[in-house]
Amino acid sequence: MVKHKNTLPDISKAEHDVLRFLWQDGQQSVREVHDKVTKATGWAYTTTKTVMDRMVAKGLLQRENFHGVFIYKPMISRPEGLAKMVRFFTERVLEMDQLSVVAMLQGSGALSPGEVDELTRLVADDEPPAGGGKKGAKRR
Amino acid sequence: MVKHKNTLPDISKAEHDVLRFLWQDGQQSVREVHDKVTKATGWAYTTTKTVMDRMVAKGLLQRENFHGVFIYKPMISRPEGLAKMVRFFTERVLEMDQLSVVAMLQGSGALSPGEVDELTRLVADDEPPAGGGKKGAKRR
DNA sequence: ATAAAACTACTACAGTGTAACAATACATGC
DNA sequence: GCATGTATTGTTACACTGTAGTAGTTTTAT
Repeated sequence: MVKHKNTLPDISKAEHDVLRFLWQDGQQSVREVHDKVTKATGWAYTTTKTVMDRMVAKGLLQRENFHGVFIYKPMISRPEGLAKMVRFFTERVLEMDQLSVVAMLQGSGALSPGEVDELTRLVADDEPPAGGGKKGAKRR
Repeated sequence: MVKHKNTLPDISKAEHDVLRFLWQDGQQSVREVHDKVTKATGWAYTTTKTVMDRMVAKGLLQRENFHGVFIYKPMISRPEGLAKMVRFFTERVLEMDQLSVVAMLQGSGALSPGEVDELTRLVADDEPPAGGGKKGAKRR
């Protein structure tokens, strides 16, 4: 099978902080996300705004004008986001098998069964380029 | 007790990639680290060099001239580095109890018993500032 | 003694973290 | 209906990180 590939942009820490609440409570305005995210990060409102707008530019979020209010919705699912982190964690931090980590996550109860399924599929499917192909190729 | 605090600078992804091999094989030259790290990252030699020098500037590594060769050694232990990530993971990604994650890690066999001990101590001890004190205070 | 190889320092530029400031839109009392 | 406060959006900024090129210096091989 053709492996539909990792077209999703990478997720930075700050971006993850935003996605967290979009995943949790669904699409929201900057204000709504901000009030939650700032409790953990201490961000200024404009910071939340900037991060979210950049995420729209990268295609991580989508923004639409709903009767005069802008609401943002995630274009990536939680398991997709998790998969990226599981990959980093397994390859670089723990150097262990990805599925073991997924299994640990499953045991932890932090994910719904559906999410576990999707995550399992993702880490199995979406193979990292590793080996031969360098992925740090620059555009300069 | 006074809690000797989180004086360790944060560790970025690239920095972690470097630390990984310093933890694994002890103090080394840029060349030695580079040859290993580039297999996973595809970095140019100068990139490895730049990252390592910046880490020295931040106090994450220490460099010393050993008979004409510069060797770099980590100023932070693997459990200390891990603790930061466990904290991030538990607070922001999984929103679960830190010690549960440590327990999972322990079960995974990815850490030596000594490391598990230190890590356990660290996550118990080193409380994140969270709550009231904002930590994003800027210097501008 | 030189040329090649390796290493170090310096510089650069896009991306991320973090935010102030300005312009605009919206509510609201008069 | 309009002036003024209040929230939202857009623009700009600046330090730090990711990633690397280039030029100068030191070491090594011949």
